[in-house]
Amino acid sequence: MKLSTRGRYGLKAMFDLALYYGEGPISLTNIAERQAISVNYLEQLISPLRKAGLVESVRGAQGGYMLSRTPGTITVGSILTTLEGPLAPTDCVVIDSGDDLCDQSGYCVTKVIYEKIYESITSVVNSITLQHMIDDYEQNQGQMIVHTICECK
Amino acid sequence: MKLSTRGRYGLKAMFDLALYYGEGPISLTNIAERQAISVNYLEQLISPLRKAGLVESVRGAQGGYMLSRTPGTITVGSILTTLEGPLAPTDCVVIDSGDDLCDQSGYCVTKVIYEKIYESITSVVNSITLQHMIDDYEQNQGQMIVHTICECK
DNA sequence: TTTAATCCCTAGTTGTTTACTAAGGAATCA
DNA sequence: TGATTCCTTAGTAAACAACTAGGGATTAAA
Repeated sequence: MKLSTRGRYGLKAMFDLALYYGEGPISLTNIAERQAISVNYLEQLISPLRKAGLVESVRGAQGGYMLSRTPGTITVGSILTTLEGPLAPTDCVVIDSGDDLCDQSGYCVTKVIYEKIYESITSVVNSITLQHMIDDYEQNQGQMIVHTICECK
Repeated sequence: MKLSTRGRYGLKAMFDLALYYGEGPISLTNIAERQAISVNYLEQLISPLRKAGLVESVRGAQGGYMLSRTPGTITVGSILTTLEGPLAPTDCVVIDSGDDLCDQSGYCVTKVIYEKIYESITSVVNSITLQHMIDDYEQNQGQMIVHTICECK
């Protein structure tokens, strides 16, 4: 039930971009240095985020990435699901998954539990935006640790 | 963010035991057949559940396993955490984990999010007991699928 | 117009984890 | 005594995670 580095790094990167929102494109090299992530790996994470329409890119020298919308309209849920897939404890609770998972026609005592878990996770991550994180960050900057965000595992 | 077969099979097995609560020891062979799990694998799952005090065993012929308490006092959370470890999206939110995860002394914008996810999952699974599952099962027996529980993936 | 910076894409690699299978010992009932 | 059952450990094949590597496309600046 752990998030992988894809989701964790991706969230860090998106928060980094949110801090520089409105200041033009930010290069991956910059983000990678600040957040202590390999540039090559970060490229693989930003790609789906761009395809999902969460960030926009500017190619060439002095290029980089920027949020495609205001931080207040980008949820943590949209970032995490883009990189991790649905935040569901099982595949069977995900609507658009293939039919070969289990017999979906009947009632299942365990499935209702997994659905409740899924709903509660979704509800939390969809209610938090990058703007919330920025507000949180600015309020607590005094006790902030060294990096922008710690290497949360 | 998926549960592994350990948690899913373990929950199925515990629900099976709950259905036979008060009827003496149930052999793993029985459970394995009903729930379509390999006996050898199931043995590896029941072992930690026994060590956690959730089930009791009777050795020898006509032996088996039974819940150590009433189904109403055994939560889904206790079963899943026994088999999967803490249901946390990251290690850093787990209190008793080693100190080498990240600098725990400072404030972290992402950690607070992971803590909220952790709390919401914990809250759901700790509020559901095996008795709830039995009640649910008996209420919906009409639309029940073939097996006791479907092969939820 | 060249160069450097940057995005963009794909393939390969290494280590870990998952999901088992297999096998044999210990206890107990018939 | 033998069948049945719990109990434990070791091994293994496949999938996955977390990268590394390399090269092509695009563009600003020198």
